[in-house]
Amino acid sequence: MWDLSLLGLSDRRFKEGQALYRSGEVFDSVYVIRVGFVKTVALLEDGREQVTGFYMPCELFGLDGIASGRHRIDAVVLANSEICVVPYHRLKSCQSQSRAIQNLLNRMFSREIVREQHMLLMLGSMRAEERVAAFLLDLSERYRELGFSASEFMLRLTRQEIGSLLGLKLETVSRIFSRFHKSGLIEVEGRRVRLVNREALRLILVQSRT
Amino acid sequence: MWDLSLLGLSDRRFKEGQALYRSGEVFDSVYVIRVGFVKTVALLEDGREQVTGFYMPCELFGLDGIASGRHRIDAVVLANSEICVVPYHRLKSCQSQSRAIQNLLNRMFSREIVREQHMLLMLGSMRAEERVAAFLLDLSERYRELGFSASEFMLRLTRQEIGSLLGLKLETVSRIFSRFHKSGLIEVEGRRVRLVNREALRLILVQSRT
DNA sequence: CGCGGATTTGAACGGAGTCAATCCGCGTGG
DNA sequence: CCACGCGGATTGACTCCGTTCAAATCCGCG
Repeated sequence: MWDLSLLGLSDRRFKEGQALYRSGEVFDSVYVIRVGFVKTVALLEDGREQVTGFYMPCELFGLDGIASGRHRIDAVVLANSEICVVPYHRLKSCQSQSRAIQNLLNRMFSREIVREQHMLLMLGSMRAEERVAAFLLDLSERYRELGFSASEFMLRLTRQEIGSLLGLKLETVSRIFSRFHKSGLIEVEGRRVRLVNREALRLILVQSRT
Repeated sequence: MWDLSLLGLSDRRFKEGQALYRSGEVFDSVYVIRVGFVKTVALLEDGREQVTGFYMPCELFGLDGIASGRHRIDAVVLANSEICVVPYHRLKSCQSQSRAIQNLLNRMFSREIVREQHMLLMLGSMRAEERVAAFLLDLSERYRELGFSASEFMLRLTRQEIGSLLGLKLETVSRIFSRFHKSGLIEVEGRRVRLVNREALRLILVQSRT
């Protein structure tokens, strides 16, 4: 697993709604979540915005800034969080001293690329219900990896934010949650979700259409 | 610019339609295009597919395999191409010997992440016309960087493939090309495109809607 | 020439968006 | 303690953009 404790860095606390960085700011550090949740948001010049990532504890983000030396998106914490801020120069020196760190970092980079590819596949090829099903199953899996329940968990995002992440409108997300509930696939109350019939959810993804 | 000539690797030739790697195959190497064009394609279990990337000379791809040791998508050459195949173990040893290479590789990783974020923004937030305009302007810019004309170039992709890349159907792409043509924004014949009014194309992206 | 794949174009459909009303939960202040 | 306000969520009715289906044309190539 991801552990930079050898860097001897301490975590910093952030409050809900606080921005870790904003698009256009000089890139300085990458981030690892210890406790809490973060979303990344890409902005269009006319004000439209798109949630491009949702990050959970132990996950690394902020890598977008390396290419140009400036961040290209915003990162906003979704709840009071503890986040390990890793200055990029520290990371680089570690990287050159330890092949293990080097390989680990390469895998982290690659994992982020794969994550985004999944998102592209979703946004480009899936229907609304499929996206929501994929989203729920992905969350479930990630909570499981963290040692939490895979069948009952909290959405840390509003319907609006979920919609943005999935390329849908909030009303659509809400409607699909209701539909899934009526079909006995999930139970929802507010942001608390319980996956009642995981197999059926997965079927929504697998079954080819016409 | 991207140059791994110090690795002393020679290029290999590939024929149109040939796959450099397929989803599920063991990851071994990354690739740099010398001459030619490559698309990457993500697959859904039911057969649907999504073009996730279109790569031009000097561009690096194949990084998705590092995370899990297996490729997660297909890479297919679009024309007879010369491609530099860089075994990952070679890359790693270079990386540990030279900080310059290490930093360069980090930036390449990051660039790929940023590229995918742009695609996410497109697929999640843009309307069909905006996506096509953004696609054309992106191509134009990349041809310019390669020293080719920024205003007249060849699409290496079919309407089908462009549609897949943009999350649209081929008919929609075709219609929008026609519409742009009628509005005097571009000239199209087959896969040859000329940007007649770049400013107007850019306006399509910038102008906020209602 | 003639075939097959790519492209264009039209007509009709439908899934997700838009607009609007209502509800709900929660914190805040009278 | 309760009224109020406010942002988030739900639901319905209607719209519209992009898809689907279909037909015609183009074009490269054996």
